[in-house]
Amino acid sequence: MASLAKAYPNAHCELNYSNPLELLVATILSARCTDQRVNLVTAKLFKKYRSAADYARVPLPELEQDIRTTGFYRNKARSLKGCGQALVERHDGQVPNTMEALTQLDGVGRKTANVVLGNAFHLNYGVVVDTHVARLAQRLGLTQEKDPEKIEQALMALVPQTQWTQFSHWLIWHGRRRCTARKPDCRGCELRALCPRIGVTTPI
DNA sequence: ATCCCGAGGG
DNA sequence: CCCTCTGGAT
Repeated sequence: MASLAKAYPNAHCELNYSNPLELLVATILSARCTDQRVNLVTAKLFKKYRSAADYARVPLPELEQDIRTTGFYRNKARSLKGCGQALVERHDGQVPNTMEALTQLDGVGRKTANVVLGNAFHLNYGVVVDTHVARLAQRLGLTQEKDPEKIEQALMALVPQTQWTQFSHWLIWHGRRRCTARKPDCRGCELRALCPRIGVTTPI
């Protein structure tokens, strides 16, 4: 973990947002999509949609077109509109700050909820297990589990609670920059010394 | 287990 | 062409 801290001292959430609602929306859009593309879409989106009520009242086809290039746009549009309606009806238009309330929102699972709790509310409720964290936890031999929730349990047991959110960012940054899915750069990897794959399944 | 879905890299 | 990108619902 010290190696990661040294390699990525400035690791942080790379989605652009200025309030909890914007982070919730950006994170829902980020499913199977690069954060760079999400930021491209939200740059326009957040000027048009400024409150939960704006998502609640927009016609679905219009919202679909506004987010189309993030992929899965029909599902995501339904989720965003459903979230907007739920926030207006049950949460006074505000984004809730508990796992229970967040995961009841349309299209919000533990991963998305942990992103919102950890970054918008600065609560270390859990570890964000996305595609990068899951892949790196496997490669680094931190767990053999494949189910995201079990991976999260394993990582929470390994890392002090005060670092859960930061630890997620370290793995995500490392996964994007070095330990990529298709072609990991093992030569320049900061974690060579402690990676079980070096010299085994991955040469050089 | 399968579906949703566009965009970019190799 | 195939795989991957800060997943979640059925």
